[in-house]
Amino acid sequence: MHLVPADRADRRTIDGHRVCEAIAAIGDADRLRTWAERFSLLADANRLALLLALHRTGPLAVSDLAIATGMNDPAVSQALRLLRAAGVVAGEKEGRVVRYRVVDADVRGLLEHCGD
Amino acid sequence: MHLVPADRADRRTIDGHRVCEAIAAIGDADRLRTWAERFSLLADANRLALLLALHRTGPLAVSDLAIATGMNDPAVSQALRLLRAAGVVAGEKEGRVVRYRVVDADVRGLLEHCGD
DNA sequence: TGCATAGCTGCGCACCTGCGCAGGTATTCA
DNA sequence: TGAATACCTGCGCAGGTGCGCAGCTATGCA
Repeated sequence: MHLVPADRADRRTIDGHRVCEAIAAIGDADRLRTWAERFSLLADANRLALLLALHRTGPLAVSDLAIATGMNDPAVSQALRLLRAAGVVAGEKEGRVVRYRVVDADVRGLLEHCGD
Repeated sequence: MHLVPADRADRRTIDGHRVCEAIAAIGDADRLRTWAERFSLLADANRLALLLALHRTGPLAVSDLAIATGMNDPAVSQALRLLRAAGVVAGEKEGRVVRYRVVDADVRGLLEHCGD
């Protein structure tokens, strides 16, 4: 395997073959960025609280989320907008109430994972 | 269940009981922050690349990691310092080479999770 | 001993992020 | 129609983050 890109092929390696293994292990850069972005969505305690609440108790209204988390409404709204733009949550409008839920399967997996 | 803290007990709720369920679902604030910090360590593409390389190919030297990821040495070193301070990786010195590996079980679980 | 190499550190800059505040829109109800 | 409610948005600030650069320490080898 010769996976080292041309622009760094001249650098000295410690374990040459393991470098190639490492490059293969890292894989596609796009997939990498996608996962990093996913993790960054869970990397804030407030957003994580919102997601856990939605994941474990089902659809919830914005102001109820605000009370449950101790945030105030605009902060909740902005966090949900971010999560919605990323395709992690979706909101359904019923009258003047919007109930959100988690729709991304990967994120749900991560939320399960941090349960124990 | 009356889990709503006193400082927000006067606010109007949409679904009162679900707010209590949500508070229970969120759980302990410390555990929440711990997980958020864990996620934030994986929330950078470079750090994630380092961790995936270490996780999947075993112990690797700093300069090999730099070549594999395309970062330069100080950046790798700083990222590893951060991860080491968080107890995620550990380094073993052999002569003038330091080989790092992933030692945190939770993070390893997350790295497995983002394999597919 | 002298030199090259592996790795670490401090500093500074550009960039991003979360959130509070003030104000706007849409829906409900008297 | 007017008031109250649920939610959303734009703006600005404070704080954090990643990384390049220059320079340092420690190890190995001729």
